[in-house]
Amino acid sequence: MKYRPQEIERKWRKAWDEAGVDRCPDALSAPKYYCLEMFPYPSGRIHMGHVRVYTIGDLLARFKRMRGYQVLHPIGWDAFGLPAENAAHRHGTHPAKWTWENIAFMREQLRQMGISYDWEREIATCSPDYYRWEQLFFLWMMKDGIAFRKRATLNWCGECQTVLANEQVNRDGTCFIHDQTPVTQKELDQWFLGITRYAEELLEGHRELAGGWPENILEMQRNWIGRSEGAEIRFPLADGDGEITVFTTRPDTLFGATFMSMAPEHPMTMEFARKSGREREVREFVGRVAGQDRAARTGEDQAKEGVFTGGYCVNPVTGNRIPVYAANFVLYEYGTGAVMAVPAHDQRDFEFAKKYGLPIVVVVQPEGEALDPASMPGAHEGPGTLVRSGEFDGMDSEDGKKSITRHLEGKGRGRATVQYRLRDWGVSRQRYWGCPIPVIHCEACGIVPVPEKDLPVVLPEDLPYTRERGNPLASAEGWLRVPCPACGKSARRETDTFDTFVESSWYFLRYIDPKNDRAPLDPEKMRRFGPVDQYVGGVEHACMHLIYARFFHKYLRDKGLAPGNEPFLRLLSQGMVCMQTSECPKHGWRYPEEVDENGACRQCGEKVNVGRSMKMSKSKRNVVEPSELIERYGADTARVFILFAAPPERDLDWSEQGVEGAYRFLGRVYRLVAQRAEAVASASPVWDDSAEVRRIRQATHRTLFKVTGDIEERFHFNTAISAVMEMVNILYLVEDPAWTAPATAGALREAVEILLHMLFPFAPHVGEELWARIGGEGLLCARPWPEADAALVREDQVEVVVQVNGKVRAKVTVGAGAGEEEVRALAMAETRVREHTAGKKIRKTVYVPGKLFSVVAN
RNA sequence: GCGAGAGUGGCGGAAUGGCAGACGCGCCGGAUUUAGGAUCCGGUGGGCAACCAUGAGGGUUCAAGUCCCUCCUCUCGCACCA
Repeated sequence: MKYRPQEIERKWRKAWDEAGVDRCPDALSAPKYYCLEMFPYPSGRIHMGHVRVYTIGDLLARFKRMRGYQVLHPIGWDAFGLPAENAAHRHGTHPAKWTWENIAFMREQLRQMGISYDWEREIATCSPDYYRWEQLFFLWMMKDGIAFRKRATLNWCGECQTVLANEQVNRDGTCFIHDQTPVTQKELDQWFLGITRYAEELLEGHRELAGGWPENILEMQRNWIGRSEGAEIRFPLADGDGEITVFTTRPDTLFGATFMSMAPEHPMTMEFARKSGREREVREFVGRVAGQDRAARTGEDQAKEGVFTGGYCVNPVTGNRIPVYAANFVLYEYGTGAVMAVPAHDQRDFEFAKKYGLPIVVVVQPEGEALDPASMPGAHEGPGTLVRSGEFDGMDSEDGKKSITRHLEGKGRGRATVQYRLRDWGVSRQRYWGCPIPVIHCEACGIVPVPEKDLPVVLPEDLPYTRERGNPLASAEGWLRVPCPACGKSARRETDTFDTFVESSWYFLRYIDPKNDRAPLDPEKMRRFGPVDQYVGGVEHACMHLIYARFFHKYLRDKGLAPGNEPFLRLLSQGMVCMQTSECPKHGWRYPEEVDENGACRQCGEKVNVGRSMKMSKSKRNVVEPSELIERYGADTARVFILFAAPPERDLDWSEQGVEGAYRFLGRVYRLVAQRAEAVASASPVWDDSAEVRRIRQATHRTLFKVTGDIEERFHFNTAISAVMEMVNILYLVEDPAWTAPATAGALREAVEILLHMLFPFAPHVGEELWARIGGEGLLCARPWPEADAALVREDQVEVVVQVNGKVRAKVTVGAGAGEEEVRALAMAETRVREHTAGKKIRKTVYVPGKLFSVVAN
């Protein structure tokens, strides 16, 4: 009776498919539970990271179904993106063909894993049925002023011939695809979505998410949004009209502002230079800095550098004339692009002032210290008492922030404001394989939205893939020449496509209504199934995807489509899948199969160095192919190993021996039940009240109680499996005759039935198979989760630990309800307790009911 | 630098402030087998013991892996954001 997962798994997948048990009908017949895993990019093959997320999601989906919920558990494909175009360039395959073939292959892999998706709801974002609605949203956003065009300096990769998001620029300033190519800055007209309008709400929404989302993700989002409170202060120009507005979080240091720093890109920078005749020097500096890529410009230990623009402005409180500099560290995109420089109290300004010999004035004096500008080693950025600040002298610097801001407001020279680090979302990409942005450029009318009735703007299919780089759409003459919808003259389509994060910002809503061809989403259905109850995905999406999706959801809520304020009520961010690396001194990284059993390279026989466990990646060759794993051990083993080896949020160390262990466990369950299947099937559900029956039933119900809690409340799937393992161990110790004895057979049947229910979400195929073997009613997958009998879960006899001075000296067994006096009498009578308290005075005793009795004596 | 998380046997990992090391891997032994493998059963932190052990050191407590303080190491995120 050998466990043959391949046969079992194929058989039950087919049975479930035919019975349609994973479908989620539109009509609700039970409370809904929307369980969602982040959808994959169809890169070609499933990797272990996918196996982990989808296994975790499936466990929850299957469990919740048994718990009586109507579970919506969909899957789809994040199908637009650059890799398809790269593949096209390399192999001459059309991106669409490449993508759809990958989808077909990966769909089959997911099916083999036995993930219980409602495949009727499958979506692919590259399908016009999907992206047409995204184009519609964009038209709405244009009307609402949420989508707008702005000239912006963007990261540009000369190799890709396209803009890159900040996230796509490596730390060293190279392109995330071409890590040899430095990213440069380029000015382009781009489409933006006004996410900053929702900045405060995105922050505020964390209240709703607290508890349901991991704290570290919320923290990362808070940093990303980067709210800071401060003041806008207007500095009049010293010569002529006009003013410079700065943002500062330290209005309390205003009296110490001795010069001004401007972003090189700031329009006033060159204006000052022109007026003062310093155009040449300033232009040289501005040109050099503006052309620098992000990392070179903003790296931490980049030297502070600047140039005097020739202009002066006036400190509004001291009345002093202060010089205006252009400085490399001032960012045009943040705040107002101009900074009041307070060298005594800001390290950057301090370094800058030292370098260019600018005055340093101390205006915040820390307690018990006298700061001297000449000898200060660095800026004092902490709090203190205001000095040299006129009427504000002696005030605490915290109070000074408010007072000086109020003072400026009174004089009309400033006001309290809030700034965010979050920028508006640039969504234009110069790429072919993306959702076309539905606008038309007309020489006469300017930018004209494509009329709704003309949607979707479908990508042209017949593009020759001869161009090595750049955007093929820009040369698709037949496609881009269109009459202007406003004036009818010849015009050009927008050739940019959307950032693929736009597609992933609302796919979870479309799953609820995937086939609607009259509207993007049906509000009534959205209310029925939304929002997502449990989202599962990797931490790498903490800031981009998860913030964009929250923003999009809020916008669609404002349009009356999306339900509630937040799209994902709970988030589980699973850890990475890691494996140790092997490096051959001659051949570099080795795949596991390139190393023999003695730890030597199969190619040269040299001993390989075994490195620390790292995230599985092709480049390090420390990967295990999911399909090979499943072929060899079956999907159930893969699932059990993944869920058992580590709690979901932690990194998981891959171990071949661990996989073997999971396989062995399933074989053990299989043999236990299959060998006794007849006895179990013919047992009646009755039992006597013998100690043996009670022992079996207590083990059963206590395990059930623990497993239920571990899955439902704690998400501790590894301990749930260990509890099931313990129960299996107990059942193995039951003597053979008991399985057929009328007194015990019923209790054992109950035990096996409950065991299989508990096993099911982890290893559904073998669970279902054994359920059939014991003559179980219907399909196990459709059965309700059993309820633990509280009377059996409760202990009737408990062992109380007796401590003397903190050390365990005895154990006494008492009835569960035993009172302190009873326990004390038993405890103090114990020989070991008497030994350790002999000749000492009992100072104190503590009784923790049913657990522990502690004696303090000296 | 700032922020978050982690550090427990040979390994992965368990422990609402209450017997540290559940469960699994590995290892050791036994049964079965011609043999090996597979399977089933048992043992397995260190120490002969008193006892000692949760990164290091302090503290709170009758009681600390868990709470507090200082420090070390690792992982992740942010990083000239005014």
